[in-house]
Amino acid sequence: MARSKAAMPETVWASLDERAAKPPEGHLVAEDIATQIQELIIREDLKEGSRIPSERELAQLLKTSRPTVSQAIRILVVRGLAESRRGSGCYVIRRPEISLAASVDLMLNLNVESVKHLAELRFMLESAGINIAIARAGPNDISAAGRALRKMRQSVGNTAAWMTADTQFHAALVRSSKNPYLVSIYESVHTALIDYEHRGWVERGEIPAWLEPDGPDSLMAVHEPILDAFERRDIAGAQIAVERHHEAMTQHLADAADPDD
Amino acid sequence: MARSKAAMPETVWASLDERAAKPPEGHLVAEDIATQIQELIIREDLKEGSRIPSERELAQLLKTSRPTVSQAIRILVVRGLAESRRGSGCYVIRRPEISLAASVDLMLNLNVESVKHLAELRFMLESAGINIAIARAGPNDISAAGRALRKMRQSVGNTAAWMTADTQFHAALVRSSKNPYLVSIYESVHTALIDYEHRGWVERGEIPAWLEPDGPDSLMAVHEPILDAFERRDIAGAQIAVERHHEAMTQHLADAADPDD
DNA sequence: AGCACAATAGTGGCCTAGCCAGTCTGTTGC
DNA sequence: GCAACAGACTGGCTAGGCCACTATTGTGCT
Repeated sequence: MARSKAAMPETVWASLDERAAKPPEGHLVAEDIATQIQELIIREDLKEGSRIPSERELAQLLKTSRPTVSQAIRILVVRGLAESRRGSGCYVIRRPEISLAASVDLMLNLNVESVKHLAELRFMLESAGINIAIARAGPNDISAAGRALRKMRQSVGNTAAWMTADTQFHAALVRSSKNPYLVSIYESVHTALIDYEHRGWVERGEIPAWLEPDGPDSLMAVHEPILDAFERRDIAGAQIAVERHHEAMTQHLADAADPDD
Repeated sequence: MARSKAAMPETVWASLDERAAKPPEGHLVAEDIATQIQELIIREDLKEGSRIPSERELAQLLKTSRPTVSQAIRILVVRGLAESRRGSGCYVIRRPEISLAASVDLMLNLNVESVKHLAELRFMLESAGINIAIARAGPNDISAAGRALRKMRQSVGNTAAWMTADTQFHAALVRSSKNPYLVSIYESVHTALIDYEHRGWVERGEIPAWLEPDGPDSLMAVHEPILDAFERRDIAGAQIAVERHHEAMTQHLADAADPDD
């Protein structure tokens, strides 16, 4: 009992049990509870990292059963608002990006023939993003991008390392825009595309394009101009560089979908 | 029994119970089941609209308990892959956009002070999108946009009608790009913003900006040039028109956040 | 024959009760 | 002082059962 009381200011949770007053007219109780807790998280009555009372306590408090509370928490987990650790408890997090990334990934998998459209969206985001990024980037942003590109060069040949390095480089660029939505969506799109490529390779037992003879050179040749333009704060140059990158990637995707080399 | 058998080709579901072989090392059984069914949906072994076996049947088939299956289905519902109707059954749908829209909305609510960033993203999407839209729009796309704008003009004064008309107009433009990802994300962003504005009005008991004396005129003046440029397939003009629209909207948001008129 | 209508199975939502494998804490024994 | 342990507490899962709702099917009436 001591453990739970320490992390549970009664006042916050007292506001919940009014649910009893609302008969579930169309509402589902579990989802109702989920959105109520979500509201508390949004209002920051529940801060990040704080512990949600145990399922048993909540069930008693809300005058429902434990499975119902359990379902509510599962919903919050899927939405990226909670994280439950067996034996310990359930903790508040604020990572809606998790759900966002999952959605984008799902969309791609549900409609695989539309990879090109997703790549196109990535291009649009990167293209528009680097404009703002150049305008708002501080010294650390630029150095971070440089560091990521160096790491990329080093990890050519190692598929996993390259994937994360590539992601980090592009993420560093987009992050410089200081627009959290752009960053989240861009990263979701990017990793969905990379994962899709990766899955394709392992399924067909092929090797990534950049392990082919001239792979590394051509790949770096597509990325370095972006960093150059970014460092020089050359918007027009960056546009062109990003466009080149997009064309090269589209080519890769086309090759992957229709392998005839 | 007759009802369920009709909609249940045994072969598809037989592949699931291999789950028993995998001990849940870190995996959670409920999520495992969810992703397995998700896989079936992705592969279109389960087509849209088809009925998922009852929770009881699935539980028996997968050698688990009913609440576990229930949680799995709840997860699918949140992800926009299933829809369960009480008394009838659970049916497959393919609407990951639902989850995507929820994510965007959540992000905005978790970080309310960043409305401007979301508006900025909308601008980026619309700006880049209308480029492609002009290139790919067919006659129906253009007439659809025209119809939407007309509806918009008619519904000035009626908040709810205006909101949907506005959404439809912008959606019609973006839809012309034929890029499903752009469409989904744009719509999510747009409705999140509109809903945010709307919530603000009702909370503060204010009236929408377009009900003010010169509201309707100024609003339509911001939208009509977009349609004009779109109809003339004038890319440069569309860019400017979209930019004007964005500036006006940013102004509205600023007024809403800091009401001093 | 055709149609409104009640009986009936089947469904998802929810509840009670309880077991298990984790985890954390406070204490005990060295 | 500290390491090992014991117990309380946690979430994950199971079992079985009730309810409100829905769809079908069979019935009786027109």
